[in-house]
Amino acid sequence: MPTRQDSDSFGFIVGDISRLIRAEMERRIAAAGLSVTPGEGRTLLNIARIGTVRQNVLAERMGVEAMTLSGYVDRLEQRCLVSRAVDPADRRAKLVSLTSEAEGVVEELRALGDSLRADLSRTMRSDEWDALMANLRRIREDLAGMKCKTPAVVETGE
Amino acid sequence: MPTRQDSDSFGFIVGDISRLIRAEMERRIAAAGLSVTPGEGRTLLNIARIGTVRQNVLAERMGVEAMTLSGYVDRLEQRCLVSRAVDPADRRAKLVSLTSEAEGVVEELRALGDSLRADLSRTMRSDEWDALMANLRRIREDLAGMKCKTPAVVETGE
DNA sequence: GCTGATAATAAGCACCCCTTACAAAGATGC
DNA sequence: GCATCTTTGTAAGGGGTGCTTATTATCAGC
Repeated sequence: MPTRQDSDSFGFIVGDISRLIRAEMERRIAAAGLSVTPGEGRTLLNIARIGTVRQNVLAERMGVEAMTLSGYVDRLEQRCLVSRAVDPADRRAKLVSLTSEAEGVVEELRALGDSLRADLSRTMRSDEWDALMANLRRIREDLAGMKCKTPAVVETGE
Repeated sequence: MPTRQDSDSFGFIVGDISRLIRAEMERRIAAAGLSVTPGEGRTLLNIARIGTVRQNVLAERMGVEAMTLSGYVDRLEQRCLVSRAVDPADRRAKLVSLTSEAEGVVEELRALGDSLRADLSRTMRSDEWDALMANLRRIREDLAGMKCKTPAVVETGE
């Protein structure tokens, strides 16, 4: 079995990668003339995938608390990238959708993400990459299960 | 080739995993009666690995700026888990070491990390895990190279 | 001795979260 | 119909993880 250092290493490596990806994406986003924070970007991409959605559902999909999501949506709404509307089926709830202005931004974010992914998988065979992704997804699922939250978290970003 | 969704997915997945690991470790750390933040924990484990070290070297190893590291060390010093001493070879520099009190904390952190790693790799064969780790390490190296920093970042946590 | 670089820290800030609390709306049971 | 509990989104407040610019003291090289 791996030495005990592996216990540090997985968490450290994933943390490092996460931080480095974030920094790299921020650089590419800035270079592309966008000014979207990572959280906002994530929110946009998730709405793009899901379509018009309630805030609470979106928060759950993204694995963050309602308050956190509300802050992201606030800032995106101010930038006219998303719009909020009361859900006619339940007046407590708000529906969030992308504006037409957001479409270009979303496309750019996707392209940047594509580019980075291509850079990172450049030296890997397709099946290797698929295995890596499958393993990471399972690990994420395991971790989400530890939290005893609903499995909706598993589907975040997919 | 993978669909464009993969570009979102890798970054998202790693980010999710990073966040979930952090949350899970915080839960386990709190349950163990420790009260160490992730950054502080990382700092302790890195010092434990490296031994007495200059702050600037430690910061570089951990992939953070000097100021960030200084803050971590401040808090750990206040908790009597690390001690600072002027480096006799260069009075600008400070050497940081673990105190004897930190030893138990470090052991606990390692045990918690071991436990989590075991939980996560439970369903994977050893060679699968090794392949995953090797791929993640290479990806981290690629990302670090994009940043055009010194390769010392590659060695962080190892 | 002078110049440029380095190490650590002060000050300030952004971002990403979270918690507690609350008001409005909805669901449920009697 | 009413009381009670739950849900949704937000106000207020705060912690952690970073970073940048600036500064001081020290060091290295010429």
